[in-house]
Amino acid sequence: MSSPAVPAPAIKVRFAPSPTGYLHIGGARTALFNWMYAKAQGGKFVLRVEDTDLERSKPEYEKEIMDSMAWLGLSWDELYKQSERFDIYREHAEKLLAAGKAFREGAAVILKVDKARDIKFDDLIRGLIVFNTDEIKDQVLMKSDGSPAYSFSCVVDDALMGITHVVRGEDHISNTPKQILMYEAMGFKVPKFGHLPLIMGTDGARLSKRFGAVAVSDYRKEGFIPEGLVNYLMLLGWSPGNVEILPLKNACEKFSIKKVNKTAAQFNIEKLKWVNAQYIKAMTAKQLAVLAVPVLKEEGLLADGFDAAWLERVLDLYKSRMSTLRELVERAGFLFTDDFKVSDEVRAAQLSKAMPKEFSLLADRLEAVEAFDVASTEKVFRDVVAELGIPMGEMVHPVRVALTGDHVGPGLFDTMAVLGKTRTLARLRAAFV
RNA sequence: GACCCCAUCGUCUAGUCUGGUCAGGACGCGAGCUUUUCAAGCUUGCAACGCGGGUUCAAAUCCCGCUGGGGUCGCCA
Repeated sequence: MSSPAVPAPAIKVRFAPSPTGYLHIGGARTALFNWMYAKAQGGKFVLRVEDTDLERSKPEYEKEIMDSMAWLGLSWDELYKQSERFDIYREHAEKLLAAGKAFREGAAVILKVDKARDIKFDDLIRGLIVFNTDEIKDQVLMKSDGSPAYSFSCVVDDALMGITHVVRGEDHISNTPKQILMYEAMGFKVPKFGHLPLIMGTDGARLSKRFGAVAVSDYRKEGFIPEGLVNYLMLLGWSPGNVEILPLKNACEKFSIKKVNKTAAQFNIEKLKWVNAQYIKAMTAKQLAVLAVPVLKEEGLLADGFDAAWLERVLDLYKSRMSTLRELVERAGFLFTDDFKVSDEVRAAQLSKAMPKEFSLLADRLEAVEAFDVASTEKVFRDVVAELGIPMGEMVHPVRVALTGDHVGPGLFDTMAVLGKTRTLARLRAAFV
C-alpha cells in the first residue's frame, strides 16, 4: 500500500529586473533559468519590475525588457511594478519601527542588526553558506526620500508574493544574509535561495559595454533567432548531458536547479553562432522566410508583393551558409539589388584578366535558353567552355564574381537560376565595360 | 584590504555527491573525403583534471593549505 499522492507544493519564482537599462545577456539567462525552473516544477513565474529608483528608471527600458522577454519566449504568470507598491513598503517599515526592530535616522528607517551571529542558508546551487553579522551593518529600509531600499522592497515583495525560491545572480550572495535578517524581523518565512554563476566576457572579465553587444535586443538586431539565443544561454551554466541542440520545451523537462554549475562561464559568440546556425538549418524555407522577410524589408531589399516561391528558393540555397539573418543580407544581397560592389581584393584576384569575348559568348548562348534553370544553364556553360577550350575553373570563378560580387557562394548554376536570366545577362555584359 | 564564492582541453561542458571504464561530448582550430568556389555533411588529428600536501591498494573525484579568478562591501538595483 502506498500513501495517497500528495502533490508537491508548487514553486513560485520570479525575475526582478530594474528598468534602468536594456535586458542584457546575464539578466536574460537569469530569467531563463527561473522560467525553466518554474516550468520544470509546474510552478509560477513572476515578473517584477523594480522601478524604485525614480530617477534612473525609464518606461522605454521597461518596455524593452518585456519585449525582449516575449521575444525569447519567456512569458510570465504575474506582473508587478514596485513603484505602485510604495505604501506597502512604508507600512512594513512602520511595523518594524513600532516593534523596535528598526529606528529612524532623519526621514530614513534603518534596521538594527545584532552582532556576532551566524546567518546560514543552504544555497540550492552552492550548498551551505555562512556569514557573520559582524560583517553586516545596520540596513537602510526606507530612504530619506521615502522610497524603499532595494533589499527591503525585494524582501517584502518576495514574501507577500509567495516566492518560494529566489534564483538570482551570484552577485547577490552577500545580499542574502542581510535579507534573511529582514525576513526574520518581519516574521516572514525565508525562501530558498539559489545563486547562479555569472557570465563573463571573452577576457574573463565582467560582461560590459566594452565587450560589445550585451543587450538581448542587440543580438536580435544582429540576426540571431530566439530559439538559438535561448539554446545557447541555457548551456551557460547548465548541461543536459552530451546534447547541444535542445529546444526550450524539451530542456524544461530535463532541467534541474541542482545540476546548475557553480563556475562562471565565458560568453562565446562563435558557439552562439553555431547554435543559431543549427536552428536556421533545421527550418524549412517557409519558416525561415517569416523571420527573413522583415529583415530584408528593413534593409530595403524586399518590397511588398515579392515572389514568395522565389524567396524560398533563395533561402534553401543560403540556409546552410548563414549563421544569422544578418549574414543572409551580407551574402545574398546581390540577389535582391543591383547595387552591390566587388571589393578591390576580389576584383584583383578574379577579374584581373579581361575576358570580354568569353563573357559575351556566354551571355549570347545563355540568352537563347528558354527555361533558365540549373540544368540548362550548366549545359550551356559547359558547352561554351568546351568550345573555348579552357578549363572550367578559368571561367567559373570570374563569372561568379561578375554575378555576385564575391568569389564564394552557392553553386554557380544555382546562383544563375535564382538570379534570373535578365540580371545574369546584364551582369555578364557589364563585367568588362 | 575584509568577507563570500569558484577552479576539467583556448571556450562551453560530462564525470565529483555514491574514489577504480585510454578523462567523454560540443564550439573553434588542423588534415582528409566531396567539389566550379564557399558552406553543409562525413572521417580524422591537436588539446584539460592549477600547485603542494595528506587519506586510500587506488584520487579529477574525499580533507587541508597555497595560488589564481570572480563577487560584495551605496539612503544603485
